[in-house]
Amino acid sequence: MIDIKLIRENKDLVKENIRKKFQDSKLPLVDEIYDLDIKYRDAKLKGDNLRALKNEKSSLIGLLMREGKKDEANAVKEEVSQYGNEILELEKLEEELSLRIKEKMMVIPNIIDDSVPLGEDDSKNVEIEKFGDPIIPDFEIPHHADICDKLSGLDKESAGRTSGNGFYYLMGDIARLHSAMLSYARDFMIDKGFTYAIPPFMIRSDVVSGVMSFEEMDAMMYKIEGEDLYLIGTSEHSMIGKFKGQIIKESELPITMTSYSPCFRKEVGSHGIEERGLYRVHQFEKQEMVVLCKPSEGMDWYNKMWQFTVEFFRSLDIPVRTLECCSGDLADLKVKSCDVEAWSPRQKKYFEVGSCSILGDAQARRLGIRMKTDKGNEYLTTLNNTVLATPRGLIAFLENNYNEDGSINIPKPLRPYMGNKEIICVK
RNA sequence: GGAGAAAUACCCAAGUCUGGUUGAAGGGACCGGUCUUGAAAACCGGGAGGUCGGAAACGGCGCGGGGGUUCGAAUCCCUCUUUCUCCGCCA
Repeated sequence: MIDIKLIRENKDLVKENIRKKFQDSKLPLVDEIYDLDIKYRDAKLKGDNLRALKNEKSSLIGLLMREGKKDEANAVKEEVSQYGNEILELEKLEEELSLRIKEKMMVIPNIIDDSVPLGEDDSKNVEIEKFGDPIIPDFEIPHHADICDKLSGLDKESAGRTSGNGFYYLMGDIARLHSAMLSYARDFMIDKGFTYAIPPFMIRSDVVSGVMSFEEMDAMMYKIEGEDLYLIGTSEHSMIGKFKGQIIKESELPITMTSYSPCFRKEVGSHGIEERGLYRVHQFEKQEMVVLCKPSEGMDWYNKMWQFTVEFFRSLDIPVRTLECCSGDLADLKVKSCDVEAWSPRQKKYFEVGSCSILGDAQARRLGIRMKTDKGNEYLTTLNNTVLATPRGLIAFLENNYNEDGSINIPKPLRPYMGNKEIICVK
């Protein structure tokens, strides 16, 4: 959610931003909000004045009562009670107007950073930089599902029976590898100075609507029947929600956290779940980084954060590249975002394993997360980035550490988490 | 799940029984000073409070959230949430 003052003072900027995001259908909203806001402020002013009058008279009654002038007090009482209806009506109007404004404001996209490349959809995303050589081995890399099968590491058939499509059993060394990667990711971020956190895996609807847009909510979140609870789609949801309504001391910033959680996603939408293997599933696990900082430090953190992910994957001998999200592909709450993509030697292309985003004050504004400054309270900047989401990270790992005989190399940093094994062999 | 207690500003905390000069005592933190090589401590002094509208003056809202009673609610009533204590149950 952007500051409504921006619409009051600079409608054109807001409209220009909507155009940049190819959401022209939202353009009329800006003028609608502008007009509603004028009406709202007018109603508020009238209401405020009337309430002031009421307050004044009411305290007069108190005064008269104390002096024992009961008759005079009663006369004033009579007078004040006549304001009641008018105030009630104005309040109804105020409430209705502010609700309509909020509804519209919620779908106005955040102002994107100047550096974001313009483009309508993900085909216009821009490669920024490659890290490591995208090696194409002289033997064929099997599909990760086949690699897992050879190692008796994946059972989707059983998962289909217990839970349906989009679920999986990981078994044996593959399951261990999955956990080992997460543990390594956790320690990797702890070594970077981040605070490890395990958050609630379910959150209330008011938190959900604070951290994501409505479209995202419908397409992603599983709702618990009969309760006001949703399964989190990422620990970012709980980690940002943690600060709902908080005023944070400037001296405590930046807050840098690395959280672990399982993630649940309905994956309703264009891609669907109809895909072989573990690339798109309803349930995965993720080590995340979440940062809350002063607005002025946001971009520095953004750049640090995606670099951490690059460093992490490179330490596991996985080539990666960064891909900048273009304006049309950027979620409404985001100011700027880039994907970290891992090299797939099987498909001979890169695929998404993580996403780094700076949200400006959008989440902070929705949830009321502020810091105290000399000049008053200021909304914080929030950022989030994937360290490792797996099984997707596991896919990248398996393909890039695969040997022709079906065995998997374990790079050095991961060995302590794998019982010091250097290689996983087919039995 | 049952029974109690509690929620007041950045933090702690008075006020709630007995509704009205309570934007809300008192601390702490904060800012200025004395002392000190510097800091801490101690002492002296200080104003500000969240949010919305307004250029400002000022005004509205606001004492966990929502609703109600009343001319008037931190204070009375209902409801929800959270925390703590006890009991029950259970990884």
